[in-house]
Amino acid sequence: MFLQFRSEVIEVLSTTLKELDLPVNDLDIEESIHADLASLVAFKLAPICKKSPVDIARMIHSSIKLHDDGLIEKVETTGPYLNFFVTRKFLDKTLYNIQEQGVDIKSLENRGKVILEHTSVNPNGPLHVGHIRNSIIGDTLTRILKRAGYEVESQYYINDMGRQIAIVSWALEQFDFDPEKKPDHAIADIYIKANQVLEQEPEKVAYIDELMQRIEKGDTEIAKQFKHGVELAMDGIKHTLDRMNIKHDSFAWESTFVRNQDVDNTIERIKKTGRAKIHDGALMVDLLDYGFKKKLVIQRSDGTSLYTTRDLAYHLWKAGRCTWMIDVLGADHKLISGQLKAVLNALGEKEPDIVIFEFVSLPEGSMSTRRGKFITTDELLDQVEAQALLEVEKRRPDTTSQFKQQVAKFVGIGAVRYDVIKVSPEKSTVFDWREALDFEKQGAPFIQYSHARACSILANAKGSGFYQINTDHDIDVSVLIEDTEIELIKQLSRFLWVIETAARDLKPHYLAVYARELADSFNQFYRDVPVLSADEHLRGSRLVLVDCARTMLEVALDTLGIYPPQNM
RNA sequence: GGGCUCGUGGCUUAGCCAGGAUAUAGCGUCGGGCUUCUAACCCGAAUGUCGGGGGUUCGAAUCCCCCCGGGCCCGCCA
Repeated sequence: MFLQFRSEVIEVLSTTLKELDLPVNDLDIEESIHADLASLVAFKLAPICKKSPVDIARMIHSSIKLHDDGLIEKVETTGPYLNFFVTRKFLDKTLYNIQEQGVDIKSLENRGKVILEHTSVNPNGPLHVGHIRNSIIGDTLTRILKRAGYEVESQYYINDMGRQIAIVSWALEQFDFDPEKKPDHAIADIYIKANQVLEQEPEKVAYIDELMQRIEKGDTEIAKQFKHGVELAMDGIKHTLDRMNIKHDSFAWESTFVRNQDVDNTIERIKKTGRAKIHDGALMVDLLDYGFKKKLVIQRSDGTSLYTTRDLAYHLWKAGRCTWMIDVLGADHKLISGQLKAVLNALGEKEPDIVIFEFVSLPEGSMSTRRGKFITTDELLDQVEAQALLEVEKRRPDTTSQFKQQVAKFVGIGAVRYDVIKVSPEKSTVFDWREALDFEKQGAPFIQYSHARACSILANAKGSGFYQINTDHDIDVSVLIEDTEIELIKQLSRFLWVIETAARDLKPHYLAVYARELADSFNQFYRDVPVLSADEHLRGSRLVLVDCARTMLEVALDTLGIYPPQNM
């Protein structure tokens, strides 16, 4: 409902400015603690009108005409600020809409098809705690964009033919693969060993080069070997993602683009732009006019393609299948993804939006699969779930062990997802066990708990026959006038606005902040206002509010990929 | 050496792109609240040269320049 209120403010203000013969290009509307929406337009108009912002605000204020049955109750000026306030109708309609739409709440429909690529970790080992930032940002964005009305296909681009995979394939020949272990962990074991050997005996690198040439030429025997290793790792990776409630809609195999000639065709297309020239035997693209001082290599001197070339072919393929491409990539891809975009632009093709996240490192330094320096996501989830189990035992000692384990699982995974998504991706972080296992801070469990509390009230109400969920739509909610009630309703109204801005800016952490604020508002309401013991006319309306808050908490948690429990 | 990015109370962090009303919140610390719908909760207090210095502006955490510190990257790895 906040979106509609905002539109009305924009409409009313623009009309007024036009009548006053003032420019309307920047209304400078923002959320404020002093109002439901504020406009700072008077500051912007001051140099144009040659008047003080305070006078301009007063002038606008006296000319504004509000709609009779609208969403704006009143406009006030405080110095240069124009403060807008919502009507009772706004509050009532907010609750009504949530009751009507329930958990299917969405901004719009049919906004186009998005292919969102995320995770795409090399299948040479398990997901480590650096990778989950990619997976969680990607999955949360997928969920946000769906809420915003896009059709979203989440995609994992599987590197099944690079140097790393050649090493995995060789390692499978040379060393014992432990079938008792989770396959991605077992692959990492031999991959690390292989890298140690290659470092000590560099003459063996020639064999890796040979493997890469043979796979590029379409050697089916080698392809089978590569695929075997990749599938082992991918099975493990998928299992870990599944634990975190992350599922990709599709998987694109890198080698496809070599086999079906897309890579060759891409190289030919680039050559036609006149940008590609041979230097030192390799084919390089000149992107100086795009601000890249160094040339981009797209074909090795031995004729084989590179990651970048195959990635270009992949993006050209994706471009034909969607209206919006989004890639979630680590900060190490910043330069290369800029070059990728430049080449696509030079070819006159659609470019992806790239969401870059900074690295997660360990206290002793950066993580590396090759060197075996990493903490796996599986280990993190195991530890967090174990810690969560201790917390449940402390807080709910009288429950069954099955209940405790179930709660520990969704609390643990929720905590991990929330901790990762709440911080802006551009912040580099150092992984800290103490921090990861801390359940005191206000994170996912806090929000889940609010949801469980709301469920509990509704369950009690149902048990006493006070309230039938989804049937009591004719209750008068205009009697909800307590501060914490109004605050909560306003918070509920903001959800789609948050979804819109998070989708527009590709900033999933906006939603994390919102979910916490929503839970906060609910908890304050819970403390201040009795529901079940209230007078009958109030009890019904408050139950509607609790039901709406519960719905919105569920929707917010679901959009964050976190389980909304009825009980914990 | 060059490029990108981050630096906000003891710790973690929002706001920065689109400059404006007392700089956001959490953890920790201190004090208070369960005969009341789940206390994984709520209320209150203390804690800030917004890395440093210049500049632009009526106004800078936010824009520009320089410096310091961390991270990432810099043609045939991905």
